[in-house]
Amino acid sequence: MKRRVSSHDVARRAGVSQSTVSLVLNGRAGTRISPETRQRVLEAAQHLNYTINVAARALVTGRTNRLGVVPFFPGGLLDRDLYYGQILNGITLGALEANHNLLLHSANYPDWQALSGDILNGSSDGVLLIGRGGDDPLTRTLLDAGFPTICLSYHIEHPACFAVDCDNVLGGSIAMQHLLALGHRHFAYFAPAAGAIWVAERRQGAEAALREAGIDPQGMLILGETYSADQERWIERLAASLQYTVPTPTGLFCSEEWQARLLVEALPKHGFRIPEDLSVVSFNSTELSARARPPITSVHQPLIEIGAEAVRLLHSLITGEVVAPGVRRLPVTLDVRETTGPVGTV
Amino acid sequence: MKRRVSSHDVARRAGVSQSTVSLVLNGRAGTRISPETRQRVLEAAQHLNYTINVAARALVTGRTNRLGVVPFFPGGLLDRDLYYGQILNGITLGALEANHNLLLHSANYPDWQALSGDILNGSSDGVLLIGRGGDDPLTRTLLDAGFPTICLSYHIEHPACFAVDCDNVLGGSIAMQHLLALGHRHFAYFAPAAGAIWVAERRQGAEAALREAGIDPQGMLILGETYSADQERWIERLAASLQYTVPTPTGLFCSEEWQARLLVEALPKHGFRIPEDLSVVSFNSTELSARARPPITSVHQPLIEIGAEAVRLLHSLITGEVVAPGVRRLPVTLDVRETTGPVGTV
DNA sequence: TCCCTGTGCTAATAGGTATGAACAGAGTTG
DNA sequence: CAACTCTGTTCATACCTATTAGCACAGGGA
Repeated sequence: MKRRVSSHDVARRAGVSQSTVSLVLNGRAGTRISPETRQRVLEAAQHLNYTINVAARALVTGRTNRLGVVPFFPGGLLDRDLYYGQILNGITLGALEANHNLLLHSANYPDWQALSGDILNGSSDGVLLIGRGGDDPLTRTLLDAGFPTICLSYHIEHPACFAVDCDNVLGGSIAMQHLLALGHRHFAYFAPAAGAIWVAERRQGAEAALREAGIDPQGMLILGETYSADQERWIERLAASLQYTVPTPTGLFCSEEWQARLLVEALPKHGFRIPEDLSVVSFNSTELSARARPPITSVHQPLIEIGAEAVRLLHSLITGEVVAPGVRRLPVTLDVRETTGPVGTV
Repeated sequence: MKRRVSSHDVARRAGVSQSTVSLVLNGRAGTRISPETRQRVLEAAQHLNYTINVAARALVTGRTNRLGVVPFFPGGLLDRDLYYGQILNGITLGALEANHNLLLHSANYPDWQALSGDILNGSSDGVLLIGRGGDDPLTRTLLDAGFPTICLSYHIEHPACFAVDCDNVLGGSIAMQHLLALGHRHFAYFAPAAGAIWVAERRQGAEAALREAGIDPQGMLILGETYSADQERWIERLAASLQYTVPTPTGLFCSEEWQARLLVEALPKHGFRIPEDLSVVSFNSTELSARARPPITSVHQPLIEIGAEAVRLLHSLITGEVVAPGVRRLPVTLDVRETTGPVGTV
């Protein structure tokens, strides 16, 4: 490739100085350029196929017009469910609106220190972190450094933490209220990702709903098995736990969509008819829930909106707009499908 | 945010020159630095939380360690099927391997001139273009400029065009051979995206298979309706076309997965039992096909591999490795599911 | 004549890094 | 002891743009 065309080349061709070229092309208000000069510069730029050098501009302005995105793990796009895909879709739409490009970080996980360096090196104006832990050291490092950072679907305890999430507590309540209204009285909560903040929040909501209904939350069976690579095995163990509990739960709340799908499809082989013996409520309610067999009753969170809103918030931070830190909670709703039914229908 | 720490700051603290810091941190072979000096520099950098300024580095080296990605349209991530998601997953994995970050371009479509500027401005070392037209002016512009460019799932006529795709022709043949083996003799091909290169290639393969079986390809009904926003309507028209054709086709080849799903789910309402009256073969064979009702027989193309391979190829181009232009074709296979059956089972 | 104001443009510089040329010093060779 | 080699380091510069202060000039008022 031949040498790039620079603004000096444009200046020479238009018979003006490089400064003038810059002034014309950036067209800031308050600088006076005669129409003839402007015209000459634009023509020269066009003729030479001039494109600005973003590296040089970034060096001098400190702005890149790029937003960093850190997925919860690489290649996790469609690995298990549509969560990340939907979020990323929302982020894309927000970025389009804000006229920014997206920088997808692909540092080696879980080496957060390297990732932190990769973010703070000036390759973007701010960063969106997706679904990390409630005590994530990467998040803390970035916030401490004063780097514009938005947490999606989680947050950490930090005075400068900005986050966008759904109302997990409400979601837990809604799910449980639905089961209660169907007559269920004995419940189980399946939440393998023990450290995850949303797992705790959803449980909290579920327990609140139980208390409201005059039921002791202590009675809810917590299925805390960690997810094992051996699908058959953990499903089998879960089924056993359900069976050997007295009284056997008839309502199951499952906080992750992909696990709910696996359960709904596998539990019948272990003697649970759904929803006759066991009603199942899940979370997220993407197409994955809608197209499972049977379609899964699920709490819907507006993932695309969350992504778009996070970009808006980040944009505010970057432009120096004054915004109060904290968690923005977007509303959830319940999509009732075919995995829940009245208790004791047989 | 306080002023960034520069390599000069590190140099001062370590008692060496800025050049030395650069030499230590980049550690190129052939430059000699004493172990003590190296140690001092590293400690100083660590202590100051030094991160390199990528804009400055990019300015002087002309390399960014970023790969551009241009989706076929913004927000198209999971809009209709899993194509883009899978491709992007593959690209992500490839980027991780090659230690590059990804720059997702979100310029306003279809303004390819703006997009072209956004790509050529030095924000990435090369670019992956996904599923564009066979005469795409953006692709041509980039290739003419000598910018490292890889086309995914398409290619244009240009001596410097590099592309990665699946073997669409073979895919078309495989699909048709499957239908032929089941005894079908009358076929339809549904391909609304008339301009798309893969539509033509898949048809070509299908027709070749027909010829081989001694059947006149002219007899294949081409359903060329353009996709209309009104789903009900185009499906209805398609059903009518099938019905009024004599002899009525019993084998349908549908070149896009999301359309196949819609058809398979809607055609029974128009009197076509699947597969008893009509066998349907689709393309891509992602989870979308696997989880449709009924699950769709589909030609599988290795989308993740295509993404990863494209990154590898691009990396070769960038590092100046000599590679021959042209289209890399990855193999396809047929996933037989429940939408195809022997002809005349009733 | 001189001063003042405004217009349209330019000169000069900063921003942080990589890199080839140059250099100092110690050791080696003839 | 002069010439030379080798090692480890520094000097100086280029990369390209945005921006600020300031210059030349014209026109107008006193």
